[in-house]
Amino acid sequence: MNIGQAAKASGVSAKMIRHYEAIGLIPQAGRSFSNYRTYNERDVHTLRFIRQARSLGFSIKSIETLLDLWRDQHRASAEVKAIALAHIAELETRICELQAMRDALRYLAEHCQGDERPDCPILDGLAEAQEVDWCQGGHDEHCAKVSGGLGLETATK
Amino acid sequence: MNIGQAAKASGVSAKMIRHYEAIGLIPQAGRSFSNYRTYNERDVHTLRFIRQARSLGFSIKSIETLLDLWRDQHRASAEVKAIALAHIAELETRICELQAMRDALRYLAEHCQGDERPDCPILDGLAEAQEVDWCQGGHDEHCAKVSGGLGLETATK
DNA sequence: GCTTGACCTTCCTATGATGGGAAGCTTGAT
DNA sequence: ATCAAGCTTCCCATCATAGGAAGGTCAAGC
Repeated sequence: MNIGQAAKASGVSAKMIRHYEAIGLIPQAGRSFSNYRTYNERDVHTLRFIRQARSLGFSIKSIETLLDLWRDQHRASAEVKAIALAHIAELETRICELQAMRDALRYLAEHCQGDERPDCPILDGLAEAQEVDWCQGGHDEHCAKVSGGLGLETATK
Repeated sequence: MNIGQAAKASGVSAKMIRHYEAIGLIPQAGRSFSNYRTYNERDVHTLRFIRQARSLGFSIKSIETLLDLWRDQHRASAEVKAIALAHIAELETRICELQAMRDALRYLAEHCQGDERPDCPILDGLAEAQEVDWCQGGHDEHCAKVSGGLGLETATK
């Protein structure tokens, strides 16, 4: 199987397959006598694994570890679970950060008329953030600590 | 005021101030006779505006526009609001993507014993995604369409 | 005056994952 | 033989940020 077929079969672009090989995430592919990379079903299986992990937001670094564990018949599932839980925690953090941004911005937008006049609480908010009291508190269990670290000096009065 | 003081006063690193100047986001700073960049309170104000906007996740491109509007006494607030609303929508999209990842991963992790044995639904899920039925439906108003595009062929049976 | 340390300058490099494209070789079909 | 599609390598771009090297400048203390 050539790289194009492997790409189609795995859902990973040929470009990325070469890249994963270059950075050592996957072993160097075999070569045909005309120097084309060759792949088999196992390789495609690995590539699908990588694609799935990427689609769940795992970094290449984490995927390297997951691949090792995947190939190790004697791994402890606890190791895998720990990686997964750590990644879930990271996702939570990023979600909360984005939610805090969204909420702060929504708060500003709600107070903006959005007409032809120049008065604009959004611009004022960006300019004078220190004196505005944004989002009146976290909206989610996980997010309390995150929203404070936004660079918005929340004067939660 | 030198760049270091401007950095401290604005919360934008000296490195980034130079960068913003290089890409034309802010005008070229004046220079002292010894070729040091000099800043005044207005410049610091602008830098704070930029920092605030970045902390809300606006791209440099958007901030360029926002800065122009900020400086334009005759802008229509509708223009600003449109940019803000578009950005809120982007944030929503990214939030939903991350939530979909988290939920799929949480689903896998819940079924993993996490002990010393090698059986691992997480690895199995990554390897055999096509045949697993992940997260049994969206959990949020906005997210219905997003979770499908995750690369997880959800067999919502 | 001279040294020292903190600050400034420019220029180069890296990050992480991905895509675009050029120049040239191979393959397979007409 | 020719042509298109596919492969090869190599270089560059993204986006916002940070690190570092090599060298100039400034202020304080001796």
